[in-house]
Amino acid sequence: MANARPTPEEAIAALGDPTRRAIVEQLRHGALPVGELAQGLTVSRPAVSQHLKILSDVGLLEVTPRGTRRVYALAPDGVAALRRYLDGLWDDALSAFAAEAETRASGPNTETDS
Amino acid sequence: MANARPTPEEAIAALGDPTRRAIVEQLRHGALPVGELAQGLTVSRPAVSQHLKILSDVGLLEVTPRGTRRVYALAPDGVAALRRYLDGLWDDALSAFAAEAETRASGPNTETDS
DNA sequence: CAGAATCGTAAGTGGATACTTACGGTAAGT
DNA sequence: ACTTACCGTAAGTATCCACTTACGATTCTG
Repeated sequence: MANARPTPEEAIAALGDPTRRAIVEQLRHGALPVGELAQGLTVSRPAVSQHLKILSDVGLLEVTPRGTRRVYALAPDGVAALRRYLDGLWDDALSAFAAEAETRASGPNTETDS
Repeated sequence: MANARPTPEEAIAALGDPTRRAIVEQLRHGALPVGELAQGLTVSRPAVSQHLKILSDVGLLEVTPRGTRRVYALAPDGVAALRRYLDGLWDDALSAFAAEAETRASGPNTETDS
């Protein structure tokens, strides 16, 4: 059950690991089977498999069995969910920033300090 | 030296921790001093301070000393950098996805398998 | 000038997790 | 049918890191 509507938070947590970010970086330019993926990294192939499972579980990767090898690719949906999550953060941050600036400019008297 | 041009990857790694994401979520609605920030969380105040340092080091937060207390707020620049990074990922993922689909549709004969 | 309030840092510990080796399972080739 | 290639999983270990308590520094208050 890798498709249980993973949350963007889980995706971010998954990207917290450097090796997993390296995997994602390799897949930017196109899909790759596990073996070639492992060659471009500094860890063993089983380790790569474990990371691939985690990344798939959070909806960032998709698998396509091709003969005996399994080809992994970035999942546009997962990346899009991440982007939307950060967009929300972005909007709120800008609003809060604007409100803060306004408070410091016009009405810092409500909180009489100094 | 909290402003050594932190990479978006470092920011993502920082957001890998649940407590730090909770901190960011709290700051969505506006800036807060350390004490109030810690009240809304389940960990001790020193723990919050440590997380705040990490988030500041990766460029996601900004500090504003206000008397004896230090007010933390989301740094629009850091959030923007993250967004740009994910936008790039998104674009590449789409390109790779399109290229993959095209290969499977028109020219899967270059790699004569089966 | 005390006293209190707010915060960062140091040191130490427990728990999570990324890694390795070993193994089993499936698909292609001869 | 046997061999080879490619991959996922199991088990075990070592490392990293998030947390707590204790302490010192700085700034407002009476």
